[in-house]
Amino acid sequence: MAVKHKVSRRSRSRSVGISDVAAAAGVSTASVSRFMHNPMRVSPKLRDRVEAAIKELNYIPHRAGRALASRQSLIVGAIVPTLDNAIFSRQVMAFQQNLRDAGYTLLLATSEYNPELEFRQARVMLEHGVDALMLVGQKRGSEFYEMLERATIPFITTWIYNKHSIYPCCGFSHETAMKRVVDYVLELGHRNICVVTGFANVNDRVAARLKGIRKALKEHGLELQQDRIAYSEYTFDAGGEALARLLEKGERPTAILCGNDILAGGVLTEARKRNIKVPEELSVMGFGDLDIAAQLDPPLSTVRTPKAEIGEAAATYLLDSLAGRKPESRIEVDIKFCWRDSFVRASKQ
Amino acid sequence: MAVKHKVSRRSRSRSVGISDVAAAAGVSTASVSRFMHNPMRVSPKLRDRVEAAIKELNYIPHRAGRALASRQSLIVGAIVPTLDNAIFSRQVMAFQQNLRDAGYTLLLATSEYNPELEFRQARVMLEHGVDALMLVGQKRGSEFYEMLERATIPFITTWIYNKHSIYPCCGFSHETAMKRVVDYVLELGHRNICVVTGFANVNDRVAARLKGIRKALKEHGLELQQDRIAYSEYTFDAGGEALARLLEKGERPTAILCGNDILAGGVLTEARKRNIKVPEELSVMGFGDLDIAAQLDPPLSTVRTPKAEIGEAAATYLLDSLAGRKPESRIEVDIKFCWRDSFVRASKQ
DNA sequence: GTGAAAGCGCTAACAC
DNA sequence: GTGTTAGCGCTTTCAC
Repeated sequence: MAVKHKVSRRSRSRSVGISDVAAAAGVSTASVSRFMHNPMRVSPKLRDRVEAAIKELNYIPHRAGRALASRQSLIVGAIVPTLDNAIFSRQVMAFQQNLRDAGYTLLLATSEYNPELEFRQARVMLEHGVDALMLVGQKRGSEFYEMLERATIPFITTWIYNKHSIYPCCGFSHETAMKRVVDYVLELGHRNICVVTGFANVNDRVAARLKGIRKALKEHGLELQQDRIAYSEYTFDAGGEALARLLEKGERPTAILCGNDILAGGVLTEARKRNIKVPEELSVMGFGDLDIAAQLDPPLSTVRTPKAEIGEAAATYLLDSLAGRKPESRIEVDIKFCWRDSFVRASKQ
Repeated sequence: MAVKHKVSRRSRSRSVGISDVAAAAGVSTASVSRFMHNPMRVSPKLRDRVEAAIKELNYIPHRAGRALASRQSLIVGAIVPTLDNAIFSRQVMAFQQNLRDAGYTLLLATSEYNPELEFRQARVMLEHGVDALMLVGQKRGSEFYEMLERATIPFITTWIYNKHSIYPCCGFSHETAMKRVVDYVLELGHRNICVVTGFANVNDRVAARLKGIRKALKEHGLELQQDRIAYSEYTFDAGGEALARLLEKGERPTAILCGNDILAGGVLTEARKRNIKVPEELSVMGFGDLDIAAQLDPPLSTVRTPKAEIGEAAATYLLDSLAGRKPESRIEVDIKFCWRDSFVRASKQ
């Protein structure tokens, strides 16, 4: 007598729908629909009756029906690598706030820096009929972009800027940013430079930063040897370990450039542990300017990136596109170099 | 000849639907639907043809249709106060990952600690037909819970635990946590204690923590005067300012208990600025154990809260409910006290 | 195992 | 200004 105790199809007991409201108010569903979208489009008396019926019945319109009929879901999707990194959580938050103010809701997924996962999630979002989509970075297979194109919804890639980008983008040039950083670092007299960075293979921003670093060095006849780079996860501990590996491998650098502030924080802690004075013996640079950067000891030099602004600009672009306006689709945001105590002129060596 | 250049109703040019696939494969839509949900329920030859047709046409099923017909959206909602606080972003991330692995997608909104905004967003989520909902805290008007009840979807409140909670919850007792902290702090000889906290009126966790503090003090015949409390936003700077206000108002405390680690970080920085030695002259305690806590100078004593675990447990509870199982609905998670360098025995005074 | 057909809740022409 | 009606894309009985 095995009872089939399967999924309890929540029967939602025939919830109240637009026709119930229409009946209660003695009008047509069309009028209820009109009232919902613009109360001014129906006569005052009808308006009152519908309003009363809605309140009376606790009517909550079902957007799946609306989506089907009107061909817009009022949902916008976003896929970011992780929320564990404050740059993305801030971006997402600003994005969501702007969407919400325009009547849209956010469908959110994380890719965990996994291209396949990102693809699958994007597909699911299209199935859900998102009206638009925000992505991070541009490095992905052509099937991905083809899928997007077929869906004919506006989308935007973030944390990337390139005047000649094939796709809409909103961000800044990581390459230029690091080029400028290194130009200055060289000016400060540093010649022995190490890099602690995330993994470049899955992250085009990382790759671009490395490119900028190499470019600046090259202009000075220098090169970034492989053993001067430590790849690392984005955690404090991993940052510290990266420094340890670097120190084992060769001569102690006078400057370390980190892929983000977390990594730099780890480097700072590890340096302290090893009794290496920052900045006297070692200058450290972060990237991102998280809130903690200024709180670290010593306060961290870093590159300020406008996280919320990117989220907001992305939302604005998508919203404008959705509204039929033709917004500028290559959006550059400003970054700022924050020179704090952790980075100084190279000591005479 | 004023052209009405209104919203470009993205005509989505009659995208390919299930009937197109059915036609291409020479089968009924029912069979395509069966294939989509469980390929083993159709014959091998039919299976191949449908599969081919789907690939051929790049068919992407439209979940709004499915939602309407099957009465489940496969969407779960979450409303958190903010993503700017790492405790919530971690929780949300873990929540989302668990949902995703079960085939659900996350609809996310932030309330910005604004009850009205939270209510509106919850309503929108119900309109979108979320199958379940995750919330933070329990303090909200009865209309809110009535609305939820009417929707007859499972929901859970997080960061709260109470054996006798009326609603499903997942978290720990903030009151007990701080009671225990203060018990120990008193044991360490501190008598002059100040509190830097978030705003209690909109946040039941803050209120519970204060209650716990007062309870412990009372048992020792002590009281927490109003001028020993500084209410503050959750930013480093505001934390520092809170300390400044406290110091202006009265005798310098030997210990400061902070509502979270960010606040504590601000206190640490402000203390350094004022040349107050931590922990020799002032002991500081955080709450939450963010990753930065251990990196601060000195390393911060704090209470470790299992952020990801709460997100995961919430997801598991909702998923189990959705699957018709009857999971335990009052879930307590463990916290841990982390005593690091920022907090020591009260110096003989 | 498979197909026909009746909706799910809503919007959008179109007619009045 | 208001109602009628034909779908939107899918699932799900119910026959066969």
